[in-house]
Amino acid sequence: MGNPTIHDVARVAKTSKSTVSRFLNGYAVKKETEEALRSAIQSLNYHPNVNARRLVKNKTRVIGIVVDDIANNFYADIFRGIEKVANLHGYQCTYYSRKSNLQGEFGFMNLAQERQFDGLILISFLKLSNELISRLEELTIPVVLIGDANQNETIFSVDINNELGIREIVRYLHRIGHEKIAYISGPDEFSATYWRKKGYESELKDLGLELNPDWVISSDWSESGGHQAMKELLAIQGITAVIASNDEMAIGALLCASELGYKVPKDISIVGFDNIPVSRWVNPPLTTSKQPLLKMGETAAKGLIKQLSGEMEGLSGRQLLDPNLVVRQTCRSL
Amino acid sequence: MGNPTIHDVARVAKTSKSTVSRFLNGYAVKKETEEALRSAIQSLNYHPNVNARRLVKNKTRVIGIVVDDIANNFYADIFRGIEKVANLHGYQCTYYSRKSNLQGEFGFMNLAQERQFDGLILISFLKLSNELISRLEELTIPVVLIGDANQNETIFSVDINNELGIREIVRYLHRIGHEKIAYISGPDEFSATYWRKKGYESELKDLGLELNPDWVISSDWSESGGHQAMKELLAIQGITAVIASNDEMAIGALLCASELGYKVPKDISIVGFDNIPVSRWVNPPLTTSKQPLLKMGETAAKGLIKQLSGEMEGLSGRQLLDPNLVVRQTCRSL
DNA sequence: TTGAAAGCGCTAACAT
DNA sequence: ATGTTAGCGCTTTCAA
Repeated sequence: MGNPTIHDVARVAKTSKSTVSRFLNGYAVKKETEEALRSAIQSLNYHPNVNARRLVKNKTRVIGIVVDDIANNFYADIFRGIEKVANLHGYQCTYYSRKSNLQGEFGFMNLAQERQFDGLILISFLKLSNELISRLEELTIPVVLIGDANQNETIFSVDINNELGIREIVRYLHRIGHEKIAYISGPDEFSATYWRKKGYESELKDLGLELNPDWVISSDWSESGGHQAMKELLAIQGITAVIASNDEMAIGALLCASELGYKVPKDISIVGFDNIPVSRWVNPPLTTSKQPLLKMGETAAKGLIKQLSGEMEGLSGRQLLDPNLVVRQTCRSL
Repeated sequence: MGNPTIHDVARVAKTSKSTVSRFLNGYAVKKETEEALRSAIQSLNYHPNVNARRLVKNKTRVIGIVVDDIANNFYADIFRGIEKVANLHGYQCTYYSRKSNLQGEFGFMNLAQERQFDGLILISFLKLSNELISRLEELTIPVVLIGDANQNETIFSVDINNELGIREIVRYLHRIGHEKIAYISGPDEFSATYWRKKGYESELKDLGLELNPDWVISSDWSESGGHQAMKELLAIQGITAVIASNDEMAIGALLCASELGYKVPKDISIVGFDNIPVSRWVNPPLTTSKQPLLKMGETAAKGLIKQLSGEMEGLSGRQLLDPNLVVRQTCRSL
C-alpha cells in the first residue's frame, strides 16, 4: 500500500534522502551510488510525487491556458504554437474551458491563486470586460493575452492585425477593378469585429471609394448568417464584390449566390477571412486571408516564458501579427 | 512576500490552523469564529494552496484527458460531455496532447505515476498497441478508454458502434433501390476503419447484394483522398451509390463528381459518416451518420467517476453507442 | 467546538 | 560527495 517514496529509494540504495533528491535533480553523485540508485528506482518502480515537489518549490512548471470554449476548433493552431514553445522550455500545458466550467467566467482565477500553474495565457476573442482586466492585473503570476486586450498595454498581448488584413483585401479588390464593395460584419461582442470593419472603412476612404452604409450588414459569424446577409446584398444594385469578415459567412454568401442563380466570380466576387480548411473545398475555392495562428501561440508562449524566467519582468505591450491574402477563385478582374 | 497561509488566517482570526482547515472544508465552527475567519480570509486575500492539499490527501480531484492531438477538432463534443459530468462531481479536467508533447507517445504515463490526476481518460481512434494496453493496466489509477480498446475487456471503454452505423446506411440505400454500392475506406491504423468496412461487407451479404472488391477503395480520411477515390470509382460502370467512411472523403467525392459533370444525387448517390458541421453546407447537403460524441464523453466520465468513488471497483467491458442516419440530399430513390 | 502535534513527500541550507 | 535537519502548507488524529 502506498507508493514508494524517496525515502524507500534511499533505504534500498543504502543512502540518504538528500542524495536521492540530488540525483533525481541532476546533480552529480558517486558512480557506485548512482548505480545503486538506478536499480533501487527501477525495482521499486519509483516515480516522484509532483505535488510534494510543487509544494516545496512553490513552482509547478505548468502553463495554464484558458479559452472561452475548448470545443472551439479555431484555437487548434494556437495550441500547437504554445505547446511547442512550452515543451521546449520544460513546461507542461493544461487547458481550461471557461464556458464549460461550473465555476463560471472567473473560475479560472482561483486556479491561478491556488497555484495550479506558474503562468497563464488567456485566449479570448470576445471583448474583455474592465473587471476581468483589472482582476488579471491583480494576479501575482505572469499573464499573457491572446486576442482582445481591452486597450490594456501593461499586460503583454498578441493578436491578429485585423485592420491590416481587411485593408489588404480591399486593396486587392480595388486593384482588380472593383469599386462597389459590400461588407458582412460580425457580432459586436468580438473585438475583431470592430477592427475588421475599421479596416474596411479606412481603406475604402484612403482609396477614395464609395462607402455606402446600406452595403454593410451585421451578422453572426455563421454560415446561415452569411447566407441571409448575402440575400439582402444581392437585392441591391451595383455591388460587384462582397467581403465577409470570416470564412463561414463567406461560404454562406457563396452558397446563397449560387442558389439564387448567380455565378461566382462571374456575377459577383466574394472574399472571406481566416482561411479555415473548408475554404479550400467549397466551389469555387474561396479567396480569403490567412491568419498566423501558430505564430500567435508561439509569440504568446515566448512572452510568458520570458516573464517566468524573470528575464523581462516588465514585458508588456501589444503585438499584432499580419495576416496574408490567399488568392483562390472567388474574385474576378473587372 | 509569500502568499498568506492557513497559519496567517489563524493568527488574524485568533484561532488555530486546525479550525481554519475545518472551516475551509465545510465543518461547523462557532458562529463568532466563522465570522472572524471570513473577515481574515477576505482581508488577507487568502487562497488555499492546492499542492499542499493534494500532497496530504494524496488526491487531486483532477481527471486527465489524453488525446492524440489536441488540435483535432473531432474531440470537441466528447470534451463537452466529459467536462459536464466531471464538473458536476467536483472534478477538474486537464488535457494532454500526445502528439505535441516532447516526452513522446507514452509521456502521459509519467503524469499519472507522478499523481498529477486521480483518473485518466484516453481518447484514441488509432489502434492501441499491445504495449500501451498492458502499461495502462499496470497503472494504479482508474483508466477509461474512448475509441479503440484493442480487444481489451478489463478496462472500461466506450466507442461508436461503427459497424452498426454503416450497416444502417447500406440498408437505407438498399431500401431506396440501390444495389451496386461502392465504398471508400479509411486508413488501416484506425480501428474504425476495420469495423466500418466490416459493416459494409456484412450488410451487403445479409441483403444478398453484390460485393465487388473493385468497388472498395482505401483512402486516408481526407477530402483530397475522397476526391481521388471517387475519380477511380466513377470510371467503373454500374455503381449507383458511394459510401465514404467519413464526411471529409464524402465531400471530396461530391466535389469530384461535380467537377466531372455528374449531378448528385441524380447521377450518383453519396453518403458520408460523422456529420461534421460542413456536411450541411456543401451542395447538395450531405446525407451522413451522426455520432453521439457528447454521450460518449458523458459515458466515459461517468464510468471513470464511478471507479474514482470506489462504487464499482471492477467496472469494465466495452460500451458501444449507436450512430444515427441523417438523411439530407445526396441520395436519390431509384 | 477547539488546539497541539504529527506527518504527507520532497528540497535545500548547512555541516561534514 | 553525502547526511542531518528544518521546513513547504495543509489535513487529521487525539485530547481537552
